[in-house]
Amino acid sequence: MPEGHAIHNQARRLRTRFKSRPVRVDSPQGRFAADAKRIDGRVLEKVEAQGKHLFLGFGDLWVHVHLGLFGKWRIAKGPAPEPRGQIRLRLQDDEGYAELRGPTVCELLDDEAKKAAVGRIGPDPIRKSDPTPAWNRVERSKAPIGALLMDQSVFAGVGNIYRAEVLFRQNISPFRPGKQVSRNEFDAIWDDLVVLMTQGTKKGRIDTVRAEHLPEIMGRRPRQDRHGGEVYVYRRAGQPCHLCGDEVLMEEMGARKLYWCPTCQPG
DNA sequence: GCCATATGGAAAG
DNA sequence: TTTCCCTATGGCA
Repeated sequence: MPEGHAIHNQARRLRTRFKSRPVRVDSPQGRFAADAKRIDGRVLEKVEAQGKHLFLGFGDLWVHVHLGLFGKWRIAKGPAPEPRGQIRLRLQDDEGYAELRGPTVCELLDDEAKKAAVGRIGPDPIRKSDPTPAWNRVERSKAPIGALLMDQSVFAGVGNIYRAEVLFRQNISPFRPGKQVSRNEFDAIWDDLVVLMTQGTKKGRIDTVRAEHLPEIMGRRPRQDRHGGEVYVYRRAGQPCHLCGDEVLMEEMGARKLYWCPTCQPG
């Protein structure tokens, strides 16, 4: 269940394991079988991540993967085990294997369709893309910034955790319309996303708490959230804000749970 | 065993 | 705005 940092990690691991070598491709589950057959035995030439989207380049054909909420990669050394569960896509060579389960998207695209798909994705903080297109969208939008951050055509790779945390760190209410976000605030959000998500890619987990706040928080934290990182507000509804002590709130926004501190993020 | 939940997004209305 | 899809897991009985 990944945000963009995890996808970039998976891209790197797939690159390391398979790139520039012929790969056996199949679909034990069967749902990708016909497409798998078209690229079986080809050389994996490119592995690209843009936001949460992953593209595996086999010559003029690309496998486009989006994990969605449930998708998972298992990437390991050694011979692939007997398939267990629903494996949509499997890659293997003499040294290792990769299994893909439960993706929202697993499709085969030609060059043109791949370019079109990439074109629909916004700038990606992890790729240090030019944020201008994101600013152009935010500046003229009356949608709340909390929703814009989750829109992959505006900010690629940001998910529910980074959305909540970056707004808390910048003291911006998630309900503020995009057009009421100043250029300075937008820049602060973008720069913070670059730092947080780059760090998340390196560490393989999402930590957003500043160093100076950590000792106090570790001291009184009731128990670690199972997502594994240290955060300010994500999934902390009903608990006291780590900085001001007021209650962290939760509300559904666009069918996703939004967490924020009404005191630290007024408006 | 059953139910709720999950770091997502597209399609339908 | 609601519905639907994909899979696995943890908490509870």
